[in-house]
Amino acid sequence: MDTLAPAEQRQAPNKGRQTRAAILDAALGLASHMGLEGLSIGALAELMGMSKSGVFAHFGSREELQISVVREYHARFEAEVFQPCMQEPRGLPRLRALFERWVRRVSVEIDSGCIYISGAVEFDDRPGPVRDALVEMVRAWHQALGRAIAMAVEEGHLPPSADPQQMLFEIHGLILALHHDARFLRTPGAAARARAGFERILTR
Amino acid sequence: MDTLAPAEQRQAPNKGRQTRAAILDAALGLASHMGLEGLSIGALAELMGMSKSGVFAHFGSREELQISVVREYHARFEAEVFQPCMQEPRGLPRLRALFERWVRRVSVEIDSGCIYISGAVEFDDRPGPVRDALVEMVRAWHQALGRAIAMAVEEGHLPPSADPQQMLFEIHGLILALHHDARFLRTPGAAARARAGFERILTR
DNA sequence: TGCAAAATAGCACGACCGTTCGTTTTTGGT
DNA sequence: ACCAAAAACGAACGGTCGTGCTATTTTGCA
Repeated sequence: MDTLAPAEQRQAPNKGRQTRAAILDAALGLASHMGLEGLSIGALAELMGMSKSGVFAHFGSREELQISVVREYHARFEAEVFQPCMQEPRGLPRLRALFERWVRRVSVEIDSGCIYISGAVEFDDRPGPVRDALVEMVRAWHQALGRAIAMAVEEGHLPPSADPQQMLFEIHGLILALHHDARFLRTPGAAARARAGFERILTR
Repeated sequence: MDTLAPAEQRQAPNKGRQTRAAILDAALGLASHMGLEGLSIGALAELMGMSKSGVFAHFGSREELQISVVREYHARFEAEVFQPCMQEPRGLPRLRALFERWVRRVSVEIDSGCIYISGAVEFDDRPGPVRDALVEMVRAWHQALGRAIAMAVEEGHLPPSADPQQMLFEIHGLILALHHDARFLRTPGAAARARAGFERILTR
């Protein structure tokens, strides 16, 4: 047809990217249930209806697959939780929005599992690139949340005596307790408890 | 020798109990690092300097080994955290002691891992006897803590408006955040943050 | 000291794992 | 329609896993 992009777009690995994305999508679902360690190429291939070596070729190693899953989860988490809140006014409204979306995400994940949390437990004393990737992603998210809290202090929505790092620690604890009670103990009303705890942290 | 216990104590499986206890001790250490799912009979046998089948015979199945590890961990946790606090006066002193020992335990476990926490993540959507045993142990511990909080209300150490279940949720969150930050992120001062959060929960 | 029972070893099995390699199919631009 | 490159396949390898068997050793009381 017309001469669109005459010099660039040299190679045409179009199908490749598509199936890689499809595999990654399936891998994310699988890792959510079985954990990053439980994620096996054989099971993934069967789920995709293709051969083990076909799946394998897209990543080169299992470790690279795991890292890709971590990165993909991070991208989705950022798009679903972080970015939409950036259009909220900075300060308390943005902080509230971040927490609410975080809670909603963990609550939705009652039957799909948060890879940040399960990965943290699986790789807390297993050094290597997968752990490094996980730590990097979680640190980035914590820093983003810490900045949001600090902004709420700067805007005067929280008293200057507030300790952003301490608040971050406690808020994170609420999310972890929510994840634990909802997914493991199957206690009803865990989300409400997390929200109540959050309000109590704000009105110290 | 003399006729001690003439009818009972028929069989003499003394060595058996000893090695079983030794295996269980090694298994606990191994499971703390690799998780209950990462606990393998082969690695356990090598660690013990005996054959796989020799280890295997003591438990009959891997699942039974895992359950035994969970029970053993529970017994140690109870002996180290719960029972010593029962001689503290009921109410706030006992509650404080329970939390402090809990924090200390999780802090000490920085390089050994809490099986309650790792097990909760590993088995949150993996039904079966191991999950059932884990849930039972964690529930028992939560109930014990809930009673301690309720007592503090009854004794007038906490205002009657205090919600024991909500406090339990938040306290548990502090421990989970401590475990996460200390073991996974390796953030220093996590124990101090947990203690500060605890004080803030008491003085609402 | 002897002897039954308990404890441990040794071996093999089927299953699944990640990975490699050579072949075959599919893709997409010319 | 052709053809090189990309993608997917299929079989095999070495490894570890849990688990059954059958021997062999060890234990502890008579």
